[in-house]
Amino acid sequence: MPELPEVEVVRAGLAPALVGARIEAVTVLDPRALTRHAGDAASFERALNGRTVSAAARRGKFLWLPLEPAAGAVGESSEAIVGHLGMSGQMLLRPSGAEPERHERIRLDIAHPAHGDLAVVFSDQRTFGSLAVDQLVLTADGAAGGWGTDAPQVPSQVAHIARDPLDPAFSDGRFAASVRAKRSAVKRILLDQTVVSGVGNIYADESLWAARIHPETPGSALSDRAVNRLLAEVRAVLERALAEGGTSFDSQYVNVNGQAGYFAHSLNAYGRDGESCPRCGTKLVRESFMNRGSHFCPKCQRRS
DNA sequence: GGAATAACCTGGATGC
DNA sequence: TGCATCCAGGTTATTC
Repeated sequence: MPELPEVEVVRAGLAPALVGARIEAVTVLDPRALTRHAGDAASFERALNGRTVSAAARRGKFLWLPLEPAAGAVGESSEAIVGHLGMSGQMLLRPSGAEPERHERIRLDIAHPAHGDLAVVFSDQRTFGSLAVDQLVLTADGAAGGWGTDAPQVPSQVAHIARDPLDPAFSDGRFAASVRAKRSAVKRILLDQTVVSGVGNIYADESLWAARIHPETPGSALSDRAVNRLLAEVRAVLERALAEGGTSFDSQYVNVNGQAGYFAHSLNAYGRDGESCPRCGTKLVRESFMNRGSHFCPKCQRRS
């Protein structure tokens, strides 16, 4: 599933082809892919036709593509295409005129001064992902909005999302204070994108396993040392996954060229229930938690 | 206001 | 073989 490493791989893959490209045509094949867009498909198409992409940015699992001012507009543009891949969304770069993908929802035909004509295809099996045209707003802390941009701006619908742990402006102290102020299970806190962004079910399980913390430990029961250890493991897991191109299951996640990542082979806990813990040899278990699976070692990660 | 839960959605896997 | 059911999980609206 697309979490921070997967979305970052997509952002980095899109940037060279999209930054500086002009949008020549927009085709919305399924309006359900516009659930985050305030208007209809026609307004989405009108807002993008003829616009030029100025950057490819990301915060947590959200991507956005700031746009240069529309022809005839006065002053700086404050609009961007904002996207979320949901559970099965893909952003694919294809040759211009390529055959439609099986779950293609939206296609942008672009012209890049160096790379020529290309198609940007938003494909999504489960339709939890979506694109939108959104207004950019100033960041609350004045720092850059996220990876891939120096501008202190984020789309309005991303403003409530916390910075991710790989963001230079992420505050370790604020994160620790938030965790320790909550009685909720620490895994629930890790999945709360207003506390820390970019972490989903896979990397939450992996980080908690690495930090030897039971997923249902209340945040308020963790010591400062434990919270710092957990944050360090979150960062380490995300960085390793990023280096390996992300985690792919059943082709649910691929990069812009349709290639899978390799981190699934490096998982220690997620999806390995019934197998031996790589650390102590105890059989890993899976429990239902928040309508999803929670994978952990009952010996290394004792319930407190 | 914080915390927990339901709903959204599709296709692969599984069971009968 | 074909049909029904279960399962995966990110975000948000709703409920407690």
